[in-house]
Amino acid sequence: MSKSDINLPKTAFSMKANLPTREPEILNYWQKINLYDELRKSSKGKEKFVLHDGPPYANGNIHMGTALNKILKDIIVKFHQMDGKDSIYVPGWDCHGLPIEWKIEEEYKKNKKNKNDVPIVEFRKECRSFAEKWIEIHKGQFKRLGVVGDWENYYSTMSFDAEAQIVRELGKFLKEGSLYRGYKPVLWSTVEKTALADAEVEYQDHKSDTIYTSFSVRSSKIKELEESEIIIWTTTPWTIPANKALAYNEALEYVILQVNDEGNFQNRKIVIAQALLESVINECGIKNYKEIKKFKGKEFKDTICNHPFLNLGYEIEIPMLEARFVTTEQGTGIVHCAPSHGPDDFNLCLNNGIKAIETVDGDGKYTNNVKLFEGIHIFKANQIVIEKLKEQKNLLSNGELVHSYPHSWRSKAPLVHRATPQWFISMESHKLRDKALKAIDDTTFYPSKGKERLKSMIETRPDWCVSRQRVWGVPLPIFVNKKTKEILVDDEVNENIASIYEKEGSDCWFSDNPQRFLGDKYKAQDYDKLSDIVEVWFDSGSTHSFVLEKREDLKWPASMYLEGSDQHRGWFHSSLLESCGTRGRAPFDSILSHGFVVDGKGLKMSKSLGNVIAPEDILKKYGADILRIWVASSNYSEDLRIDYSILDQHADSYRKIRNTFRYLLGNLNDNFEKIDLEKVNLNNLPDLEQYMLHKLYSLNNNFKKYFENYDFHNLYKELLNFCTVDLSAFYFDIRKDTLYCDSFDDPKRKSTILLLNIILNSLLRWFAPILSFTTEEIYRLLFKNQKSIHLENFLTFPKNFHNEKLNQKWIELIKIRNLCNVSIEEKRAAKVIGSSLEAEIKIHLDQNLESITKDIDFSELCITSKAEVNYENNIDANVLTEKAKGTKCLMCWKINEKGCARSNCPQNS
RNA sequence: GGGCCGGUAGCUCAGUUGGUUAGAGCACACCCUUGAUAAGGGUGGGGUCGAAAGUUCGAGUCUUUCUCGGCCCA
Repeated sequence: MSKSDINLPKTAFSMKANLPTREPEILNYWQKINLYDELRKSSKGKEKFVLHDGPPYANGNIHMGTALNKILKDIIVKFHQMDGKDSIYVPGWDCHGLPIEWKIEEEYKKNKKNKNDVPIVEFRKECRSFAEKWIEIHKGQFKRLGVVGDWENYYSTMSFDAEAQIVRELGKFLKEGSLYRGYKPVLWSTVEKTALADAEVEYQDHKSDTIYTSFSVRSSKIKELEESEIIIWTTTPWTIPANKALAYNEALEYVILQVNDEGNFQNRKIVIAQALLESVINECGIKNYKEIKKFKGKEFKDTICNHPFLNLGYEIEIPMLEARFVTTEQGTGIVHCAPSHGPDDFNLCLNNGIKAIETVDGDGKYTNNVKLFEGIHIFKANQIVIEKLKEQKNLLSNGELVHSYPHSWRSKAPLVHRATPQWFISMESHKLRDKALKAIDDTTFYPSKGKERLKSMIETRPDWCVSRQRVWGVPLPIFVNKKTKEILVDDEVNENIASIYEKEGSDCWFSDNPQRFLGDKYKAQDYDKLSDIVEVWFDSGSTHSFVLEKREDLKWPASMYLEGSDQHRGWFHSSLLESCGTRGRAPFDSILSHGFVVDGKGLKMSKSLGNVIAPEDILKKYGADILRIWVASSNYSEDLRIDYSILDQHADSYRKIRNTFRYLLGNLNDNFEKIDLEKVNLNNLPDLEQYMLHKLYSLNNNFKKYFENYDFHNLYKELLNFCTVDLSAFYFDIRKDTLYCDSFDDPKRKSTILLLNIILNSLLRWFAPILSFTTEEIYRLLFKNQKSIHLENFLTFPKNFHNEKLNQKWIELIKIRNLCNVSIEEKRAAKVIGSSLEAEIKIHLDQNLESITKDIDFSELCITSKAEVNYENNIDANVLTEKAKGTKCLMCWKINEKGCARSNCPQNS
């Protein structure tokens, strides 16, 4: 009797996965067989599922967030493909914009080159090749994750056809009239000399000069006010020269105080909000004062003040205006307004007929609209303003304050609000807001909370500023009549520009004669050609038009957009607006948003915390399939935690799954037989096999349910539990005896082999979208003549596999089995037995369990040498374990007094 | 500073409309096995459900406050 006499598992599938080296080989294989093309061929004509890729910015190595995003996309695309659809994924890149410009400028600085000496077209070429370089790098990194897509024919926002289509899209807004020129304060960087998008702004602590300054009252309905001075507090003294109004809140209480302290303000009367009295007298060091009068804010109406620089030529009237934004959180309860330097100021003044003018130029220097300060840089003006206020005896107090303040994300320089001519798409003029809100209602969100999030943003957002004063982007295709200042709106011109771009890209806008774009209809000398470019969110918001609509293989709208939850304000948002404005509906049927990758403690990853994990490190240490398990097993609707201990745990799960496959392959000796599930004759199968088929059927139902809701972490958990609980610790363990010891033609063994084939085939497909590499490794081992697991579809299980009555029966049997295990364990702990085969069990059951247990061999179920069942009335089930009597069969290791009961046992022959 | 979302065993996650003693897998401990062996089986310990207060006969679940974290906005 030797090991060769029994059928031990044998397979070429090693437990040593070696994913970091094996996966690249599989990638080469996919390349060799042209997997993407094969997928398209195999699913030609089927219903399409199009997950439209949100383009990452072509700059810098990918991080965990990007890896998560791409893997999640790939998992979903693969699920739909195996679900019988033509599931197409075309990756894309966002290429224009400031970060790349900045990189090129940095290189210039390094090489002591002046950007202004370089022609725009040449500069843009460098930007383009920079983006191209990163696209190639990204491509390799994304492929390595196992992401299957049309990598050869990716899209980019800088391709000529994209640039042309962006012009056409803008043309639609221009024609409609919702694209207009406005004059608004925007957040402006004097360093980069550009307006910044919301996404480009960072809030950081900043030390500001603060002043309390006085505006003497020129005229008022309140007599006492006429002899008083309004006190305001500001953290931007440099905006005082641009001040045009004061704002108060009509609901607040105000007081007039007479200051008695010695100094500039002795015997002067000042006005502040009652609620801020204490903080103002503290901060301004006022010791002796007298309250003259209290009054409601609404009595300020029609009060006119003087500018603190009245005697320096600032003779303008400063009206007091009512504004709700005035609060008693800080300051004096009266706010100074410079319409060119704050959105609130701008709106309040606009509503009261005070226009913003250009007070500061792009470099941050005062223009000639500002007396005394022309040519001075605003960041150097605070001290001058303070000096002048002191000189005019209008400075009550000054100091410094550290507070959260907007900065450029790139240069880290503080930003200012500056009124500039900008181009906007109106949210109201053509009901864009209403259309977008309707479109949100028509969209399915995963998770559902995304709907409210996007909705509340659309409800409150201001008009969309689409212009930028930079060079690396699509030029705004706009001509303005020099005389009438009217915008040229002509489809022919727009299409002319677009078709030129289609052939040669948009660089020519900056170099060619404008007449080329205008055609014969208009004279170039009559028009100003804009030099602004389109903000990049409009680029990426238009991808649906130049990718989904233009490509034959895709469809519009997309089945799904899938991005991080920050994109509610980013790409989801801009795509929605662009599409609603031009096509009246969203470019997607559904949106899936995922949370952010955080460290094991839930903290965000940052260099300073030292908790950053790069995808590259994970691939080197574990392999992509482990990372893919991490994605599948995490709940993406919240933040996703990752650290090495979490990955270790998933690596353990992977080994469990891998071992499950290894056991299946081993017992099948790597010979897979495809089973026609419809033809399985259940009546010929033992009870246990029928039960396992039921388990497969119901698992598949859950699988479909989870997949429909993109609930992958529950789906994965269920698959993993199936491997550990139902297979390894149950079915496989029980059937070892048959597999190892029975002859090949034994019906029970044949039934087991049938099941192993079915289980293997099922697991392979269920896991394929997640474990893309490992399932392919197995597939290639089994099917030398077939190409890829990813070309397969999920199995359909016949309804007759479902057997709820049998299921209930086995739930009871497993309960009894658990009781037996506890009893066996007692004897093991007492050192009476070791292996369960050394035991014989006596099971006492209630009479009413007889019907379901009478045909069950509990020695087989509990892997003991002998089992006896007795029935009594009204008893709790209990089990007695004893050491089995007899001799151990050398083949099956069962202990029996009368020798082995197995007919094929060599001891019986 | 404001809005939104979240906090259940060491980890990943379940936990229906409030209703027995809060579950699973992994990890851990101990034992068995050495014929799944860079494996396998069994048993077991482990939770003030972020904190406090409230509503209720009863709260992981509802309310409020606080706290920690994340995203967005200022």
